[in-house]
Amino acid sequence: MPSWNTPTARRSHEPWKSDGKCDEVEPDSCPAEAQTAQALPPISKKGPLSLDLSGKGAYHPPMRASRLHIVTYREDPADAEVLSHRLMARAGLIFKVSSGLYAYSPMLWKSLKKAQGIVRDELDHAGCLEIQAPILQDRQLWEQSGRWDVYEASGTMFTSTDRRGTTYGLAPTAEEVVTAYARATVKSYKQLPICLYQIHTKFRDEIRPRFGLLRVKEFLMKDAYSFDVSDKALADSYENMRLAYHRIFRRMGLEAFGVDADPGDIGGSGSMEFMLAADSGEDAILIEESSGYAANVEKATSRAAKPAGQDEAPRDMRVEDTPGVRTCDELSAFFPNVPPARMVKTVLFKAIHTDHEEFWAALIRGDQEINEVKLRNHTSGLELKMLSDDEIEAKTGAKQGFAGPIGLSDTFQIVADKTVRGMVNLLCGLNTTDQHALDVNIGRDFPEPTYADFRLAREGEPGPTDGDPLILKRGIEVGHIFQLGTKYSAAMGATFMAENGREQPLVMGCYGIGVSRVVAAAIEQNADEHGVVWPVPLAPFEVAVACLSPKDEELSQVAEDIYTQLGSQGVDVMLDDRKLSPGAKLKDLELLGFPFTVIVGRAFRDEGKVEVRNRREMSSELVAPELVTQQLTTILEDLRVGLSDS
RNA sequence: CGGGGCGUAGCGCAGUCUGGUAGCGCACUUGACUGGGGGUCAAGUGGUCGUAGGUUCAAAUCCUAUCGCCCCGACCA
Repeated sequence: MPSWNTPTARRSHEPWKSDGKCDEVEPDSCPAEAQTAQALPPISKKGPLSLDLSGKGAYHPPMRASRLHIVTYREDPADAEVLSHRLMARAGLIFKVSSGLYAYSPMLWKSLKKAQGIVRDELDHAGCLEIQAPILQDRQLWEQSGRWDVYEASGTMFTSTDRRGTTYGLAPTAEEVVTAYARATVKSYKQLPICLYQIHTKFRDEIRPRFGLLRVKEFLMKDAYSFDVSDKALADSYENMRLAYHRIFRRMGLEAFGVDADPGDIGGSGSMEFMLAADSGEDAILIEESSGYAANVEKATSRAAKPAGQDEAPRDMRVEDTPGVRTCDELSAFFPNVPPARMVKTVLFKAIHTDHEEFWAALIRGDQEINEVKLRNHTSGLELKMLSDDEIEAKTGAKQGFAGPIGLSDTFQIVADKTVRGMVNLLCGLNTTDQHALDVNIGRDFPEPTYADFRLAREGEPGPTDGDPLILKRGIEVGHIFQLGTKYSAAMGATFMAENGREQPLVMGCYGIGVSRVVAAAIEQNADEHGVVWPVPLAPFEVAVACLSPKDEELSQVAEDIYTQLGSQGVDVMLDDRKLSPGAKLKDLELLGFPFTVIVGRAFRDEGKVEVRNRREMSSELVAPELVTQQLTTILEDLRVGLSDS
């Protein structure tokens, strides 16, 4: 008997096929002796979801496709727009329960557990400690940090009330809870640094859930919180986590890149997003290749070209009738010798704060656009809303399209983008319907405003570092790390006794990874016209062994043996024993996207060989059955991307 | 929140305008054949047509309300 055919000691992984005495009887009526320890399979030293993905000694229970509840569809679902959504639905990986709410199939959950395993392993190696916090968090806790109002204003948080009237939020993230835990338990600098994390369900009331698992109301997220003695120590923790993130994504077999980002509702001083490049990505990223600068457009800066004519001597201001001329383009057509770069746009906003509203007039050069995220940060409002036409008329006395810094009522706070500084003889509105002013000069015709950067950086503009043109890419945000500082600890009174004997607020960082989103994004990035192409580390199974003639006992036995061999060598393998026609089975396996498929069929009958297929390359080669296991374990070794010590 | 579209079998759809026995493809079940690209033949299972009310001799179809799902938009002067 060839060595590959040697029966391996099999554990009873498949109780429904057990040889035990209980086979034909109800479990309850099973004789007592059959339930003793001897009747049970030995306990594995490593669990089925071992963190050791090196392949050495890893143990995965063998699995038969006929028992895995694989349900695939030939047609795309009607509501799927993007690739990952279509494929996940067709492969039966997700089941939509309601808008933005999905159940994960056994196969997908297996992938998600692998993703969690990688996250967990890397964070544990990075010195973090896993915890589990409640999802239901009471309102008072969130009021302590001041974020209840923020999330209420943006409508992001689901809320609920218990029978006694206490209001709760369903956690969109868990800074408050973990900070409260640290407040109660961290008393001394001797306990620091510490980083706590959990992998748990998060809730966000998305305005518009879409793209399958990419934007949903309920999802799986890893969130971590670091506590340090100082900003300097925080920087170390942050850097430690940044490196861990790169290792995590690399180990998942994904190419993620970090970009400067706006911290948004989380707050804090610095933040970086981790992106997976994808055309369907909802985030736009500007990249300056020479310097490695990369930033979310919400945050990105660039060098704006200086318009001509800034050295002119100021001329006298004049007012012209401009009936019905509202936009910069229309003005430019009306005054052919005044390009938009010589105009100042005045955009009127309302900044919503916790207890009041402020009116803001934002001035920006006519050829530029406002970045509302930057502007909102400048106003420190919870939300920024453009004024409606009616509001504009009520506040300025002129119809929409004629607002300007001249004679603007003092109910507005005026801020100008830096591009406005130094402009000479500019054109702008003067809050009179059907009129604009020319040769306006700052400081003379209207008061010198304060300046800030709230200009939208655009593709092709010179980058901030080297001045090389910015390139636009789209990406899916899969991770985000923040240097929070003392925002939460100070607000919530989470302090510790420092080495100098003084009480100080904990210095915090927080770090998220959208685990379910990563897996969906992985499919978005790894798929072709045939279906999913799983990266090995996230694949529900690394190898599928398929016999194309399930009725042929000899072929079936060959497949069974290869499957057993692979399993005994720590390969995560599935035996496709389904009674499907060859074509249907092959198509199905391609849709499901296992990295490798071993096909036992014609080639074995003809020349005693089996076919080893590479899903990504869509290539195949004939291999002698006794060599399959060695060959695949070698290839997989390379593809199970490096470990935490790398 | 504004606009548009759609709810008919597990999935994808027709039927609605013009009221009159609820259909097609896929999937599923049984049998036979077939066995390397979603194979063939035969026989089947499965739907109170989203829900509620109304009009009518009669409603998937017309009217009203309501719920759900999808898409687009939410103003750059």
